[in-house]
Amino acid sequence: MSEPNTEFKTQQERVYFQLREAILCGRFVPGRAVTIRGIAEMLDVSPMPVREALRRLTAEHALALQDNRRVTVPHMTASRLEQIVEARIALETQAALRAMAHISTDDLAHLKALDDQVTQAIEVQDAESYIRTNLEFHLTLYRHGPNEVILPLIESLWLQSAPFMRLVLNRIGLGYLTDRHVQATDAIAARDALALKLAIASDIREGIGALGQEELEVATTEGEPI
Amino acid sequence: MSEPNTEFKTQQERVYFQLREAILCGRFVPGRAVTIRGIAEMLDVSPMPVREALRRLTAEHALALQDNRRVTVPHMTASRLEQIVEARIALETQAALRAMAHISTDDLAHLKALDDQVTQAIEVQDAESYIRTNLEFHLTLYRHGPNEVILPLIESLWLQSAPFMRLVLNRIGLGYLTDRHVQATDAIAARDALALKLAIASDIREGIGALGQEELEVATTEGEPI
DNA sequence: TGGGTAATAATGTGATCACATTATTAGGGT
DNA sequence: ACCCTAATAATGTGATCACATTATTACCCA
Repeated sequence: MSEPNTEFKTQQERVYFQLREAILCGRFVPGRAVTIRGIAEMLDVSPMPVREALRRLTAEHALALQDNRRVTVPHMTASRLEQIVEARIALETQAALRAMAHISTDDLAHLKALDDQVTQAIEVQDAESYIRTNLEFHLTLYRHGPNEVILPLIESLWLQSAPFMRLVLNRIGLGYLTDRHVQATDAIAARDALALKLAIASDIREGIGALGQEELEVATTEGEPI
Repeated sequence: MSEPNTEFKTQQERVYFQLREAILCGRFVPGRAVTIRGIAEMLDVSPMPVREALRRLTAEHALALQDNRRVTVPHMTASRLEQIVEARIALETQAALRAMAHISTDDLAHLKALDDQVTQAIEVQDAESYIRTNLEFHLTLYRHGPNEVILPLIESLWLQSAPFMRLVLNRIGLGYLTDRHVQATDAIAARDALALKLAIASDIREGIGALGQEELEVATTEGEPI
């Protein structure tokens, strides 16, 4: 038997992670139509694995089902953005606190290295790299704790915000971003729960939470029409 | 053309909601194997809609995928229970606060009527009815606000806890339950955000949050073996 | 030239089959 | 009586086809 791929047991799983990665990096613009046959052709697989992958991504609200049963990348709204920010703060601060006690000095060094990548992405104004490394920092942190229930919820929220985030960063640049990650790693080193909670909350608030009406308008005009 | 069902546009949707309802009522015991062909035969449909429905429920973590790709109703663990309680408190208090301003006196009367059903279910010791009406009270409350992002997260958490909850209630009865819903409706009537937040948090803490090690042991012995 | 209509294409859903993998059962040897 | 093994059954995945619905295009008439 040949070995088509080592990482994934099934094709639908491979397709799922490929699409997930594309969405998380913001390579799919809000409003974009996502069809089974279209993706199948793009990834050179039969429609079946794509159908299953899209069902899963839709259930995670990374994609949205229209009335006509067609799948699209959802547009951002003020209400959705508000909820994403609030929910991310609530869930990610909890996940961070549950992780803190389990983080060794080696783990901490790794987190700092990840943060360096984030800083570098900001310096060179690479929006895609910033989104990806920033996510990696957060998820790596949370994965150190027993967060198997909370993590999928957090990931769903990132999936929902990534296409919008990418669109905005492309437009207004990465200059407005501040770095609260150092504050977070310092808090972890000091085992200071309150400081960590504040650092995570500030990071979210000053990142995606700082975006408002103007950015929403940019996103709706730049994305695919409704 | 005949009209097979008025509520749902597709068969997979009908199957999804049927299974969802069964899970939410706790009719599926933790550890139970859920097979495509088995459900298809049970609901008298072809395997295809079942496959799609299971994919969706798995993505929502109502069901779990084993290493061998088979689907089961997941077992509860202490860690999972902790996270569910914490996340529910964080998300549901937010959803309630976002809903409060939009609740009219008629809406409030409706909520009180729903709470009466909950109270009655407790009185007659009907576990399934309690679980269902209690969920209905909470969701009806949250749906009054702009919670389209938060609500699916909350529903996922209920789906994850329902089979365990049912098992425990069957064993230890509904006697331990307290009613914090009146406190919640009173807070809404008074537009008292802090009181509402406390009522919701207490309701969760004194409901599923009060269950500990003994109940987890009951659940693991009563459910299907791992 | 503009708008409504018919023809055409594209899309999601569902059914069925084949196949590889895994679980279960049956049987035999010690 | 117990464990290992072979035979059998069950299961998920993927492919392909048919079909109804919906979107898009083309066309003709005013």
